[in-house]
Amino acid sequence: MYKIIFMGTPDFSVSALEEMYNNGYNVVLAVSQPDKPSGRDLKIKPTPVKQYALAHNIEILQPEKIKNNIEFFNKLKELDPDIIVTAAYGKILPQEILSLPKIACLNIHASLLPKYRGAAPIQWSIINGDKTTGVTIMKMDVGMDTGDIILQKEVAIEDNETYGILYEKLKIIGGKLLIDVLKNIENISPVKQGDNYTMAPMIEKSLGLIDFNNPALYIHNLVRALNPTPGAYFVYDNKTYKVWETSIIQSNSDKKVGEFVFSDAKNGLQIQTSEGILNIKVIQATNSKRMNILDYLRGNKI
RNA sequence: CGCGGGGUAGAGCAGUUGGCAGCUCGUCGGGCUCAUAACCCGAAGGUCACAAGUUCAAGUCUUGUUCCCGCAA
Repeated sequence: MYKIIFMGTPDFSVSALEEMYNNGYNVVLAVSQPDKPSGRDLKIKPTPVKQYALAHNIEILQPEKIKNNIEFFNKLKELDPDIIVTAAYGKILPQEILSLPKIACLNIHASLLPKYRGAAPIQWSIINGDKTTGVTIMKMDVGMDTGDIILQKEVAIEDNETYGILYEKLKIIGGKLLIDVLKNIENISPVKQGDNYTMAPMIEKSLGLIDFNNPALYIHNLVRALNPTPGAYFVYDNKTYKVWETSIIQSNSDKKVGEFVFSDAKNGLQIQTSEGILNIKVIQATNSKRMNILDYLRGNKI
């Protein structure tokens, strides 16, 4: 039975850990990011991986840094792992750790590598309007998602699918794919990635600022890529409005770009873009909850 | 104790200096119409988040509790 060390942080990672646990793999240690204050009262909350580990009696470590951390390294070495599995851990592993396991160091990545290397592959695939994406299990190396590919699975992106929905789908597929790989780990020969790579850098909050000089389709994709977090938004009359759901009207109006075609409780809120009209379906004003645009306009004006 | 906004009819909101609980939409009944999501008439629907306090009088002022939300991280 392999001795496996798992590294991950959000609930995307938990899915992989859970699959291994449920399939009887011997996870000897889980590693997660340190708990940080978060939420409204800046309370310290354990990471999802930590919560799962605690609930299933898996030892958990949360080193602040892992590079040049002798104590941490010795601990890993002492466990003498056969395999290290990482999934959305949030830290880059140094070579000394990568070369520690006897069999391999695996990573689950939510794209069809070499497309979308980096932190936010799911969001970028939606922003770019891709029809498909997928999950890759790769053998890690020191680069950012540059390791050799072991197994991939393609997944369709539905027209109005949000980041949140797609994330849940890929999370489950990632866990199952990992098990497929582990079953045959010693007979698999990884394949080098092609040169034709693209990057998926971290999503900055400011990326969500909607520019109506873009086509309605682009804005629609941006909105669903940033739903449920961090959200796309526009500023009107010095007030910020988050936009959670939109649709596209192919025709154009006689309004200028960025002007409202409609803003009333009968027609909703429609805004002229450089190409087509953007129909806002679900909106959220500051300090308000998210609501259907017709409901919102019944008691508020934009 | 990181900063801030909020809870009033099914939904969204207004409510002034403390003085009869309101608006738009929806719902129900009736009318008009070839017809309608349109228009006209009418009706139902409230523990004003919860608790205590101040007051002749609290949706409104004070304190506590609770739930929701924005920012920040």
